[in-house]
Amino acid sequence: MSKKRGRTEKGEKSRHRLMEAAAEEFARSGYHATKVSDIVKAAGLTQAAFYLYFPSKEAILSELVAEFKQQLRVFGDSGSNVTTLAPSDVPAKMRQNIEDVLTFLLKNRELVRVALYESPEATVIHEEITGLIRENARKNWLAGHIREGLALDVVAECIFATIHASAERWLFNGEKSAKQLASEIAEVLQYGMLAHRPKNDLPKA
Amino acid sequence: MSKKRGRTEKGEKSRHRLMEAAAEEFARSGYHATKVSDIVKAAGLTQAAFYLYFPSKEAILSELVAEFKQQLRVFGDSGSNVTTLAPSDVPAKMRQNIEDVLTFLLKNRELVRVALYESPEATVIHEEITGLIRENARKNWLAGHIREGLALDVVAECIFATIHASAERWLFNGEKSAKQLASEIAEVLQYGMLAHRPKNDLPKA
Amino acid sequence: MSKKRGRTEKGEKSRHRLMEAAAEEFARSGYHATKVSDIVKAAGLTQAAFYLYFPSKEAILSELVAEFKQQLRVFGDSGSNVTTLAPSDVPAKMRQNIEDVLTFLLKNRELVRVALYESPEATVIHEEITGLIRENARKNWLAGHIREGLALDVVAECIFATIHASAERWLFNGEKSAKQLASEIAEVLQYGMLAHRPKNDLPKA
Amino acid sequence: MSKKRGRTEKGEKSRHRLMEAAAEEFARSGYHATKVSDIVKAAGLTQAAFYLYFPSKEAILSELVAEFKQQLRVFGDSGSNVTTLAPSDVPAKMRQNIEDVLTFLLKNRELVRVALYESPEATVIHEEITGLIRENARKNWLAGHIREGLALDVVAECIFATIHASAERWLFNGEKSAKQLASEIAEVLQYGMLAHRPKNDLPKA
DNA sequence: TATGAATGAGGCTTCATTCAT
DNA sequence: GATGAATGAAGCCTCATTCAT
Repeated sequence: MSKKRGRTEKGEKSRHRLMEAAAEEFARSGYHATKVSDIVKAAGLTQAAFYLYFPSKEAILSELVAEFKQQLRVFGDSGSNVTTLAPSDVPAKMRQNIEDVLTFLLKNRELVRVALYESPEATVIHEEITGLIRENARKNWLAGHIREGLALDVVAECIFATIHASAERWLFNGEKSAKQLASEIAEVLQYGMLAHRPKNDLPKA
Repeated sequence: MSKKRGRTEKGEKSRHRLMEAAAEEFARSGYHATKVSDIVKAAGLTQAAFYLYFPSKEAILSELVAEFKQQLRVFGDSGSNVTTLAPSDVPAKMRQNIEDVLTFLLKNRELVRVALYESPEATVIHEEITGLIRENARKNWLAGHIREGLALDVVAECIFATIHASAERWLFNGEKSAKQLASEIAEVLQYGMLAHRPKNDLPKA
Repeated sequence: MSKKRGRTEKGEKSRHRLMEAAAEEFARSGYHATKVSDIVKAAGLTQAAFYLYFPSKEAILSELVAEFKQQLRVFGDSGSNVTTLAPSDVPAKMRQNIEDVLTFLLKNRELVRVALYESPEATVIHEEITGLIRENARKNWLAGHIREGLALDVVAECIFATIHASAERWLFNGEKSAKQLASEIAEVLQYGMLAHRPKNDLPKA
Repeated sequence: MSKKRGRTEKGEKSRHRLMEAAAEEFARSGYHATKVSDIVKAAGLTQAAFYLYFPSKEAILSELVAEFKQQLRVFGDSGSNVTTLAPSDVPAKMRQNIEDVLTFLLKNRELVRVALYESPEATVIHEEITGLIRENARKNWLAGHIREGLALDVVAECIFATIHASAERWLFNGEKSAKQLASEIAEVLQYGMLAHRPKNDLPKA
């Protein structure tokens, strides 16, 4: 197979290095504070080379966000159907889900920060993510796994906010493992904080 | 009454307008994307006037953050002692606390964004806030109001992340009231999401 | 005597303080590097007050230069006639002249720097001064006190350059007194540096 | 031959043009009065290009001063040993030395002005130069070429001040040639100004 | 594909000067 | 006579982007 005009292997590699470098720099310092010169320095190229692969600084941001959305879609599709779950399996399943999200965030930590903090679409993306979670929650609710009387949108926000904040705080810097953190988060989210509960709040028969 | 040497009322007013304008612009567009010219335009002054009151763009950011920290301290000090609470009063009290935080965030929405997103101290401030909450949680735990087996730091992160995210999503744009939102959040956080709970998870005698 | 309208005593004092401050600052840091704010700070006034007395920063420089020229005129007029001097008195007289110039420079050190380094007229002033010296030298030459075969303009430049440079180096910082320095300079200028002189260079009969 | 990494010839040329332009502008108008825009205009470049080669306006001043110091060192090293000179050759040698200095100043007239008037190190440089001259004078003194009883530091100051002032006045504008000026200066410095000399001041036997 | 050189546009900051009291 | 507040006009420097090789 002869080298087709256009995409050569070397070029692809350079392009890739630029993407990685940009993700890292944007994540660390933010989009505006990151200079094109920072990116190319980190990628071991010159500024002119940057414009061989991206029409502008904004464009590489868009691509990073697009890549994140792609990853997100892949991850979202891997979601299982919860309908057939036995109630007793629900907690473990949920804990596992949390761990999966944490693992996803860890693997895409730079992209996450870029997409959620630096992108103009940040709000939309946030809503996409919580939307996914809310849908999952709704399915679980339909399956009777989730209590009545909860605002599902708030539930979704609560789940994601907690996971995300915890990841930023303990996962990305290695202070806690995904497994450990998932357990702790699940424990809180599943049964809440209060020690005492009203008389009539007995387990459903 | 008598005009003393030094700062006059007009000057204080200008300075204040600049602070407000900066808070708004920083909150809306971020520190780097905000130009000094934007700030002064919003404040109805010229660029040179800005430097009458602040030595640099960075300095006004610092002052905004300092102001936020001050507000935070005031708010934190207003925290009540929970020790003497009867178990049955805990949920209402907690709901009220959440509402208070939401109200605080609403009143300081620009400062919050500046302090948590735009400041170099963002991480520290975040930890200060969750630290306050964790301490409060610990007191409640000692008083027996909070379940055993929870990681209190995760609990604190969960509480603040949920409140903060919800505020950004529904409070600041008026879609939900602080009262309403507080109820919904409290409902989730207090008893968790799961409909069923393990056999042995009975209310403590 | 009633206070006439216009020049009040207080005003004159302020004006004077500004002149002094400006001279000092200009001398220390140069005209361009000196800010109006520096001057008024040193004078204990506000910037607006500056413009009560001087129409511009340039104007105060001009006034300082004018003042220097005035002092120079006064000093120049005090020059004596050398014609009647006995040859044996010439060296002492010359030494005294040098000391007088040094004393003058010391008393007007700030003005000197301003006039010679910072003024647009610097060149002209320099030439005025060396012109005075050259005239004096010419008189001495006519009186037979000065050797034949010297370029009097070079002599004048030599005298002033030496005095001026020495003043900057040892007089203004107190390392040498005017008297001491005058002796050392006179010794060099009067008989030159060389130890040996050509055979035919005998004292004129 | 082969294009290596790093600085190319074109770049070096631009950088050089900037240095020259800066020297000229600084010499003409002084450091503070010279705008970066003036320099680049004179160099035929844009303002941004300036910062490709120098990190700041101050930096190019430093470089110019450094270059002057380098030239000075080269010039200083070319100084000859005077010890073996016959007394009768001393005057001619000294005249030649003066001419050499004048030629050096003429060739570096811009750098001289920058280094002696515009640099923060001006005083130090001045002392370096007079220091060189004083050392030379001391050697001559040890060799018996210079009269007893002279203050050698004053002698050095006298020599340099005279040469420098004369250069500014007649050499740089072409009114006198280095050769001519050197003669006139030497004549003054070697045997002094006075026509008559004390009885006992006879040529050493 | 990649480079070193160069640029245009614009941001931050300074400073002499004026205004209103 | 003096002040605090305010301004217009720059000047320095940065940075995304383009050019020529």
